[in-house]
Amino acid sequence: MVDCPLPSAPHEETDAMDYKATLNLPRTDFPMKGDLVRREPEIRERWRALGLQARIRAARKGSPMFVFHDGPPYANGDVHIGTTLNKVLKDFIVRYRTMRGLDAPFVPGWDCHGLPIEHHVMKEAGKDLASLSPAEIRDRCRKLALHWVDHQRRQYLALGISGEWDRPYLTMDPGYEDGVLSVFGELLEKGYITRDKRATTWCPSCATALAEAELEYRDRESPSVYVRFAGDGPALAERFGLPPGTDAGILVWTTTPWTLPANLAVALHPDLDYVAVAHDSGGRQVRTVMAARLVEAVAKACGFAPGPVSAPVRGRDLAGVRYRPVAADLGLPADPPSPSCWTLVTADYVSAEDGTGCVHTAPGHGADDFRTGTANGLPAFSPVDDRGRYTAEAGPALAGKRIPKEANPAVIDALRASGALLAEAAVVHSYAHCWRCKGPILFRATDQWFVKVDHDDLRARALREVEENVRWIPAWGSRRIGGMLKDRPDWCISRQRHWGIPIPAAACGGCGRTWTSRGLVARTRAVVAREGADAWFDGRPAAAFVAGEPCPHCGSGASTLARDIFDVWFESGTSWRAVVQGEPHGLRFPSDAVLEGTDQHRGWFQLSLLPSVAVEGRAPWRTVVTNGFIVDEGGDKVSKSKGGKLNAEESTRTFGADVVRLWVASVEYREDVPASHDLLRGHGEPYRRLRNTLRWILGVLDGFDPAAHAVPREDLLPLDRWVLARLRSVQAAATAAFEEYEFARGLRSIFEFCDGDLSAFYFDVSKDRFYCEAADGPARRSGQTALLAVGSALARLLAPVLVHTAEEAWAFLPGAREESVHLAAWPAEGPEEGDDAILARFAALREVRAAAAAACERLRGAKAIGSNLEAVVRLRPADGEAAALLASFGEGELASLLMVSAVAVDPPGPVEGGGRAAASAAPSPHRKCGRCWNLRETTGRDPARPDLCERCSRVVPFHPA
RNA sequence: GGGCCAAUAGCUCAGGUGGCUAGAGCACGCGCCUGAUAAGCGCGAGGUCUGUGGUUCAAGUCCACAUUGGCCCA
Repeated sequence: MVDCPLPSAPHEETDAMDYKATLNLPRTDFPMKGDLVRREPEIRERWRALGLQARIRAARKGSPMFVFHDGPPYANGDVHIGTTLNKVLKDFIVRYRTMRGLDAPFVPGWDCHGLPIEHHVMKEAGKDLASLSPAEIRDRCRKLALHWVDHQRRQYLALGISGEWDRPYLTMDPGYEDGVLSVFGELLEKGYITRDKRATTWCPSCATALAEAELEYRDRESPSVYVRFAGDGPALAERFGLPPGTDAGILVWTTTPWTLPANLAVALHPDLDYVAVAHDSGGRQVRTVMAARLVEAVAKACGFAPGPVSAPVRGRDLAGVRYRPVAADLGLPADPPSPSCWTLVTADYVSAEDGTGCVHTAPGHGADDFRTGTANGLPAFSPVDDRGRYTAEAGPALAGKRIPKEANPAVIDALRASGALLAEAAVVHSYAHCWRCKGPILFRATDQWFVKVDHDDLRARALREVEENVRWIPAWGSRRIGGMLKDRPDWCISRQRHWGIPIPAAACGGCGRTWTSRGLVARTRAVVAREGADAWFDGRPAAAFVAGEPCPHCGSGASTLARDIFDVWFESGTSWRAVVQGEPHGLRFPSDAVLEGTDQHRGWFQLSLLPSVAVEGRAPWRTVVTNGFIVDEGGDKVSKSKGGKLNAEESTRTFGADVVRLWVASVEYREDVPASHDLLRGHGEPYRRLRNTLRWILGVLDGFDPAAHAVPREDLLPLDRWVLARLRSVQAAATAAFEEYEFARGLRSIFEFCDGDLSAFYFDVSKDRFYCEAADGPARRSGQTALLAVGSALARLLAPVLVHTAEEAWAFLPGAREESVHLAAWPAEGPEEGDDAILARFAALREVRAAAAAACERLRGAKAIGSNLEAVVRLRPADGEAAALLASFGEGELASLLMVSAVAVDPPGPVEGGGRAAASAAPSPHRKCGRCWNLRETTGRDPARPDLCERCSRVVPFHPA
């Protein structure tokens, strides 16, 4: 390739700089660069100074309410990306409804009680723990909770979340605590509350019962054992048609050998076939019962050669047969815990998938076992103490041994010695662990307080609410929570900790039983409402609460305060009472909407629903929206070590809150949401896009005073009428989407309007008149009138998402308006009559424009032109309709709309490849106007201004340059 | 193992009730403009719509199964 000298420019531009001063170029102080990290705090400071939140509420006073109720996050740690997602989505809802004219208060809350904080305090106390009174522990917990509340509040504010941040609700506030107690009292009166000994999940390390929501399932290695129980008497052998003297036994398999001392039954499936297999055991020929289809697998696992196999017998036909427990082998007392124990029973959950088909059953150590025990009149025998050690009930050989570390080997060794152990092997299986200390939990029968889920048909009524009276978004939430409700057990609401709300109950000094009563609840409420729940723990005489009320069981007047506190789920599950119905916040029950992660179908949603239906007879909310979980870019679960880095503070400080919020608004939050540093950063680009769109509008509106310059609607140019019609359709789409909580859809229509309609078309085409026409000319004023409407609407449409940027732009719009965009009304105006025709006309035009641009592109590829302005375009409409369309604009207007030098329209003819019109382009023969840079036929027509086109020579003399 | 859900370009998302060569934005490549300029405009490349069956004249769209992933539970 040879360098050749460029031909001299065909059109002189020596005066170009002179003319630039005669143009009306965009001018604004709205900066191109967001500089969000610096500017956002300034904007929020302005809101604070303005008292914006109070102003908004005042402006909506008396309007219909929209009650969005915040589910309380735990007051611990940083605000993570998942919490960010959730809280920003809530803010979209609140801000949108507010702009729609509703009074939509947002009272943020925090879950302050509970194990994580108490755990932290106790760990920090270390050696001093023993010397701390409950009151002192609680005091430290309260301070820690407040610390986190402040910490998180700062982070939420930095995200631009609006709300009553000066008066949030804390579950440790006396008023809230009283609300919780009031629900308990009503449940008690209606008969839902019971105290019972049941198998509950228990953390031996934390020494407390755990809610199901407090369990985590992880893989764990356990010793699995095959244990043979000998038949008690000849009954077992007889059922299988074996001689009475036969040594017949039954084989179980378990991964929790430590529960064997508490064995009270062996469960069989009623419809499964069982056989007695002959085999050698320690040199003796014995018969052992197991599921027929598992014989081979069991024989292999236990290492015996199966001999003759008996005829099969149904599980149901074996029920009632007695066996000898391994209790004696383990040194347990000889007295059975119950006369009916140690028999074969049936249960539906027994499977023949693994094990032996015969299930070791310890009602004190398992949920299924407990149910089976109840059905067969067996007690919840559980010789294990709070700390996970065998009690004396487990016999002298085992008493004091720790579960499972010491207990399993001790049990296994004893069974091996007695010959009952047929095999042992380590297995890895999923097992429940404590969410807090991460240690394995155990099932243990303890006395606990329960909410009876089937009392007064509560379960069915709750299900009916779920299905009929609550809207679920997404809709499958109804199925999900319904399925969970159908088979949930009674709700254990008591915990053996310090940091929480006391269950108003007393321990009788006479009979030792724990009791409660209406009076006790009422007196407790009176004290707690005034002084807070600390009063229960500050060592004052029990009489302050019990007031001498006699024990309902034995009549003793000497009761002390019981020490159980409420499950934290019971606290947060009654927020509809403490907050929504509570006086100080002025809300309205039921709330209109809540929005939490999908895990709350089991958590907060379910545990709010149950007490609400029980006490109020209805669900506590009308609409439940759920967001999915944060996953990484590959769609995998975010590991705590990696994803933990992405927190609210860092992302707002790195990208700015509005970019983070834009990310939230663009994801499909109902499914799992991929998040990463790169994904957040990627939203900086569309942010700048929106920002520049606003900036150009503001720049072009420079000097525009709507009161003096606005053009009446009927005088607007067609293009300006089009952009307003488009705006109305975007408003309708965005409104419909926000109404349905589909923020991504709404934002997309707004974005595509800015990008595809404004920036790529309307702005581009309009530049000529905005820059070059007379400043006060009708074409420019028409456009400015339209642009002010567009800019004002855009700022408001973006306000729920880009809370800072919309505010910034709002301040630069000319004319009088509300002091803050957040005080303004949402632009909900939809299409008007005639809009369809206008939109269709311009849609057709833009098809022609695309064809013309493509023709120019070919010309540019051949280096014949640079800008499209240097081309003349020849159009051939495909048919009469297209010809009429083009004629309706006229060739001059078409040149402007297609942004080319000139347009010539041929008679209709065939168009290759379809389309409305065929386009061909050629270099323009016209001279370039030194001012507007168009290549027009009229350039130089005015002898006084030989370098200008006709329009510019007309405009310049009058321009105040 | 059970319940609920999801899967469309490298990434984020569109594709009401099945119907023309599956669309945007970002990122990427090329070009234009230099009067939105750490901007703007145009063009292009990129997808076996997770897979396998099935229903249908027609399936990204409906059904079944599988795979992968998520939440919840055992």
